[in-house]
Amino acid sequence: MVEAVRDTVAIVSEEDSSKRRQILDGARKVFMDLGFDGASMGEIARAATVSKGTLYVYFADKCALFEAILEEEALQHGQVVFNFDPARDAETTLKEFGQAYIHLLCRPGGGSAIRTVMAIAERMPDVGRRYYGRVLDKTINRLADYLKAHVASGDLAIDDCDLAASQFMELCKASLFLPFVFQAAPAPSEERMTAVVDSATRMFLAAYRGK
Amino acid sequence: MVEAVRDTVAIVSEEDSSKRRQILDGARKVFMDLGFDGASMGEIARAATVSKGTLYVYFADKCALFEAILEEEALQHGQVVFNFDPARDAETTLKEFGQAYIHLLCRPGGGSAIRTVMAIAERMPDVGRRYYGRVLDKTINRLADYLKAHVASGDLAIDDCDLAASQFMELCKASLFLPFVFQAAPAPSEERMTAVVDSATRMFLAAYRGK
Amino acid sequence: MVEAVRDTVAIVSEEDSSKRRQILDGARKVFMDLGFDGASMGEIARAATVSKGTLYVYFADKCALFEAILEEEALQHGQVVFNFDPARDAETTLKEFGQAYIHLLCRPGGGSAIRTVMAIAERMPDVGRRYYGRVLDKTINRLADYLKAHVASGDLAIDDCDLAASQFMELCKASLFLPFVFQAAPAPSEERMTAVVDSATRMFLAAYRGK
Amino acid sequence: MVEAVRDTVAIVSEEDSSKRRQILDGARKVFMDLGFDGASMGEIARAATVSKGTLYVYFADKCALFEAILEEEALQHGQVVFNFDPARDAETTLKEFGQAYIHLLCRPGGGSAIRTVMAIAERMPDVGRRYYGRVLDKTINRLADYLKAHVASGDLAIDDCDLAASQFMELCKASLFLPFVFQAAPAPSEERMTAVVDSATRMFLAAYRGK
DNA sequence: TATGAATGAGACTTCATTCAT
DNA sequence: AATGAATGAAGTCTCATTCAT
Repeated sequence: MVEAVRDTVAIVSEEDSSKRRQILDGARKVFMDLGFDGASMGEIARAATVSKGTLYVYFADKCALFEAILEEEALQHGQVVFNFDPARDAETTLKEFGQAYIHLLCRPGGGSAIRTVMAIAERMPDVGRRYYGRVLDKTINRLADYLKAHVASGDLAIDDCDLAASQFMELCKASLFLPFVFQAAPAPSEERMTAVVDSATRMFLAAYRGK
Repeated sequence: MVEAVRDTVAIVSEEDSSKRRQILDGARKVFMDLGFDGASMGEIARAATVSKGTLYVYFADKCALFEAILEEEALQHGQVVFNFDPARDAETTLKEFGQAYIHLLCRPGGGSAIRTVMAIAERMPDVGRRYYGRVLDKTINRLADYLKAHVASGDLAIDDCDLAASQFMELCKASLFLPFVFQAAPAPSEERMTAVVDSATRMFLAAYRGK
Repeated sequence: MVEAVRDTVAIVSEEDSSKRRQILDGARKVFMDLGFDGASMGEIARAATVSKGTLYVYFADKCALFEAILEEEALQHGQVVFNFDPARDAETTLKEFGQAYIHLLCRPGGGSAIRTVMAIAERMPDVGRRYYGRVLDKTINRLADYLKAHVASGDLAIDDCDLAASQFMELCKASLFLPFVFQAAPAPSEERMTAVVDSATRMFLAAYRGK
Repeated sequence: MVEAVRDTVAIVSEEDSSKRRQILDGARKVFMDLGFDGASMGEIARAATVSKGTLYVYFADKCALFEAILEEEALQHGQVVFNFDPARDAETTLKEFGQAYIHLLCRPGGGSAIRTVMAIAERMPDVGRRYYGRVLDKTINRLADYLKAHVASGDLAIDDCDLAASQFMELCKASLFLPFVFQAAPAPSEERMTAVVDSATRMFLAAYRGK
């Protein structure tokens, strides 16, 4: 799954004029490290080994460059969490999804996109809204669809599958994401992540397992 | 006369020096609306109807002013979520706490503090860490303590009470907090919040109710 | 001679309203340490343990305060280098004067006045001019008068006594003042000062001793 | 092509990048007129007919710009006082050097560098120390070396050649430099400078001429 | 297309000075 | 007389953006 992430990036890289690619790569790093305001176009140019002027050949302004990166992030996200074959059993699917999800969030610099977007959601509501829709909501919907299929088959007994999907995703973050994103703890260990996802799955099924 | 002086000082600090209050109120608004970087000291001065220079009479710099606001936020937080009497039964306590918690997060401008701090946690890790410790972790710990008491009494069967506390809090946010904080939805209705908290409580107890 | 300096200060202190004294003392220290621009009225107020407002009760503005200090400095200077009794023999007189002079310049913080005034002479020519007239030129004239007396008595053979006076004073600074004032060396030792003044005297008399 | 690039760079630095020259020239004027603190970057930008931002393209900060000017000053100084051929006779050499030296110090705006550096030596000791070393001390050493050569040849009888060098230089300033630098007198006339240097030379040789 | 020199608006901060008490 | 809270002008420096090459 982590490989999937890398592949996605690689694929995107191959198409695209190489300068544009360079810029996006440099910019992502700088934006995610420093935040939207903290990142300067100069720093980005340096990270991309491109002149400052070139930045403006490919992107109208700082904001457009930033959104282009979120776009990519959205694609990546979409590709990763995509294993919702209704045929697979719930426990396995949830655990696997949970793992992928929490890995995505807690990978080094992984909270960065969420954090960075959140930071400017107030000043640029469109950016926030779009990111939520394309990334977070989309994932919820996919999981919800999967759950609905299993509700239909009598496998699960869920009233509000959208809520349930969101609940599962929140459960996977328990004790992991917040400390990580607030820099109050280093990235969690594999074992810890597994334990949390297992606990989330157990809890979820305890509540929603159809009889 | 010396006492007079001291009294004056005391009064001034008691009524929070009025000017200081003005500044804090203006600054909170601007910071929460625009984020740390987006807020300018000039804007803050205007919002507080105070001269720019006065800002620096009361606070050493922009960062100190920001932290003073987080401090207040932390106090507020601490006062709200305070009803963990071990004698109360779990369902009631959890529901009540869940309500208070989600109200706090989703009140108009309520995600702002979390969002704003999250945004600068990368560049100012201390601020992030401190906020997490004083606000989020503290709440988790209180809930965890409550849970431990009920585990001891055989009321609940929980292995890792810290994890469980975190899980409950995450569950309460399901489908509510993220859309709200990303500006993808308005503040949720009372009914919706109640429904989500009820669902969270049901799920939690389904998993952890002692037999 | 050094005692004379201290006495002068003490005398000045006794007259003068004590607040004014406090201010002058605090301001002198701050001005001399930090220069005219480097010194802030706030710092001066703190050094004088007086409120900022009080500064303006006694002095119209920063500049007036500064000039008041130079005034004092001028008085002090005048009092110290005052042992030009025409009856004393040249060698002794010159050596004693040279010692006093170089001690004054190289005492800890002693170049400070000259340095500080020099610094603003371009922007505030009056201040520079006045300081030169009251302090430096006055001393030269006194020494010149002394020399003239000895020329009259045939003791010395000097064409231009003003130039000669200036020459002797410059000679006393040789290798001492510049390194000190540029912070390229610590204050010179007593021995070194004595040696330099002796050398200056010898040189001076070699050139100007009447036959 | 790479060579072309390098050539361009070389050319740019050779012609001192014209913009950089503009800045240095404007800055020198402003710094020397107003002192380090009195000079504002805005004023300098105006004097150089350059935008404020451009200043920071070429120099890291105000201090770096100032030091760049001192650097130039040092170079100039070094080039002027350069005729210490040990073969030349002492009287001629000293007179010529004295003339060059006093001209340098008393040229319009010539005391400015010394004055300005002196002014900030207390707050920025490194700047003072470096300037002293590169400009003043260097000159002293060259003169001292010259004197040593003549001591070796029996031409002069000097104990401490470093002191002697310093003494000669101080003598040349007598009655000229201080009034000039304190704005108490206009730049001295040619005749006056010649007279003072002649007197200095006579005095020096009277004291140190070997028998 | 790609550059990088140049800009000017605006950010944070300091400080001399004023004024009500 | 003495205070200290308050001010606003001005200073240093950064940065998104433009433009000639």
